Amino acid sequence: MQQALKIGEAAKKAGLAPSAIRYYEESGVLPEPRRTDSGYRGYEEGDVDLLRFVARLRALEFPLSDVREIVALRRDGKAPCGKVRATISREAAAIESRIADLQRLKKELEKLEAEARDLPDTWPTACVCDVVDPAGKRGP
Amino acid sequence: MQQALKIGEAAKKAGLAPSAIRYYEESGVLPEPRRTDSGYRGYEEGDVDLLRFVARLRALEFPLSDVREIVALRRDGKAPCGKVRATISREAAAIESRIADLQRLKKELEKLEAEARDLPDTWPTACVCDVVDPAGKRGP
DNA sequence: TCTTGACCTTCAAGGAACTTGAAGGTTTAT
DNA sequence: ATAAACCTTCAAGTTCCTTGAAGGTCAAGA
Repeated sequence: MQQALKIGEAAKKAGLAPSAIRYYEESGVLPEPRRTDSGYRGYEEGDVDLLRFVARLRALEFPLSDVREIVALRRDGKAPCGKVRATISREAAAIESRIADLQRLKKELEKLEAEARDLPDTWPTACVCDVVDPAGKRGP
Repeated sequence: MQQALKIGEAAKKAGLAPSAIRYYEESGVLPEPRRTDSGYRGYEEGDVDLLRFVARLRALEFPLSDVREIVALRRDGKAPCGKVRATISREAAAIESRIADLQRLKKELEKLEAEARDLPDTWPTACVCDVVDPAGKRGP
């Protein structure tokens, strides 16, 4: 067992931060790895594969709670396929509506940006801020 | 001063939760409002305008730190126009790149969804999960 | 009048997914 | 031998609130 990597090396290979790996371990997503005599975590190839798997799920923005379940199924030798499929569609739908939200937002901001270009900064009579707050009656 | 609204009414008018208003106050975004003899917060029309202004900025997803600065400028009688403009463009850019991220993600998820439909759930030989983890070598 | 219910108050904790920092041990390279 | 670069744990911070506990207040109904 001489090819065990330290957390930093494993993290680099998996594309995660060491602190994230520790966090996943602490929060029950990842099993506890072996330790060296001096207490350092040691990761073998298979462990690194699992780290990569988790990194990929997180890159797909699967919530950690789902990742935890999926990893547990995998560890128990059960096929996480159903869970993975369900999460994929749920996440896809969530992302779609999030995109729609953001596009609405962006349109609004662009409109504001354009309007702001035409407005003087004379305060408090008229001001860019009126663009954000068209109904607001302010006054010193 | 008989038209002072209680927090719940003001919140409804501004489209905020009472707890959010208290939080904004506590974190220095909003000034402390008057109180009734019994300690209830009282909001007048102008206060509600400010609440609406803040609600609007938050709906545009301006970070609270920016909202705090903008509100402070406004309170000091200074034109927050520059700050508002800067934040608008910064946020617009951030949202744009976030949208791009999400669209990439969505495409990936849709691809996975499609591939998953064609894959059996035979585990551990072949499985939907291979779709998520094409390189992972698992084994019981 | 009493009481119920809907408000209001404060303060503390929780949630998501980590990161950062402190205080200290280990290993590696020079 | 000593310093740089790791590693360890544990606690707290981040962001933006929400939820809950414990209790005060107020308007209306029986």
